[in-house]
Amino acid sequence: MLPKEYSAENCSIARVMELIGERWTPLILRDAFFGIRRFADFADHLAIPRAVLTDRLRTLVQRGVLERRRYSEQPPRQEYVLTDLGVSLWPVLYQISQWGERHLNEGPPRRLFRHADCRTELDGYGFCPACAVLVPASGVEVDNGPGAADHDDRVSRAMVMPRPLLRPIQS
Amino acid sequence: MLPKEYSAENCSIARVMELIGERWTPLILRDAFFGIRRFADFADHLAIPRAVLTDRLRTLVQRGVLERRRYSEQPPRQEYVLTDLGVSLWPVLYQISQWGERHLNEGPPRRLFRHADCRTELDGYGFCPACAVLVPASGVEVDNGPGAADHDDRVSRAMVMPRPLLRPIQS
DNA sequence: CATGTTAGTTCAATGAATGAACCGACTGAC
DNA sequence: GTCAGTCGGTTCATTCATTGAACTAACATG
Repeated sequence: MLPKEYSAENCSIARVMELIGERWTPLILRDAFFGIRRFADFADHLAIPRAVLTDRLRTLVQRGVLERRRYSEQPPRQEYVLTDLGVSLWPVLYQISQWGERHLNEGPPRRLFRHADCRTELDGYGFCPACAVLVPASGVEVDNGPGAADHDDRVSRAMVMPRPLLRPIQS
Repeated sequence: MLPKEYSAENCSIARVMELIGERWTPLILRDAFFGIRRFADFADHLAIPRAVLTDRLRTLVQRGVLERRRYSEQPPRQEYVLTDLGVSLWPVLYQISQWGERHLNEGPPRRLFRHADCRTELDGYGFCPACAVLVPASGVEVDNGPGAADHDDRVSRAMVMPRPLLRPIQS
């Protein structure tokens, strides 16, 4: 999505799409939930042009979805971490991905989402049937499903193990 | 969003964004849920360039989200109606719009969603607290909320009354 | 000293979105 | 029967965003 101005609509869908609807942005956020934090890791994993990545990260920081955080002064290195606002987007992304799994994807699921406490698989709304609670991002565990494509880059290899959302990958 | 190829990702988010992530598409779908069906009504209500509207409608039809239906032979007139696949997108759009209402919008809500059977307001997940059911698109009633901006085009005037989703507007 | 990593910037080429103008087939009002 | 208007588009020039490749600066490692 582009010229980002959806003409101040009487509609929150338009406002949300201005915020996270641009091309690549949803995938950047997905990766952020999966624990990617560094410029080079986003770039490698998404195969996104670096200029675009720079721009998207900057915009997301500016809008309060990500926080840019120095983790080393010499050399200067920064990581991009979801803010609380960013984390609150989890149900939106989950809903999108579940719709895709149900309606677009033949074959076995590529990723499984479980309630970290009890390891029960979540339903399409992020609800844990065993515990009868709606699980927030911080309580979700991701795991590669049987249909996972195997990518062979450094970042993907760091993401094959079951792990909680938001935990930084070690690459 | 654009060149539509998200490089066959190991991820359903990418696939869904290919389908409905292009600029204007979510707003076209929103309007379709609100009962808009005709080319001219979409064009007037969204203020979208007509060439883009033509393209988006065609793409959505091609991908099975909308159906193009002749409602008059002389003169030839067609309407664009959500298919079952299109209707199944309701939770996705609802989730997006609710997130926007909660996090982007100061002031009173612009639109209210109720369970048509009991007229109870739905929660952020489209759940009716009174009946304890998840309400599908066909059971949802839309109403302008106190924060509704008043647009003054023909189509907006037809949309001020409470009405069920998917019922065609009469303009 | 050479090589590699990180986090970028710059640039030319491509492709999409925009807005305005145009069009053919009709309708309804006078 | 003529005139204005509607509907569902198409066409076109301009603007704007994305892409991919090349380049950079600052450091680290061996």
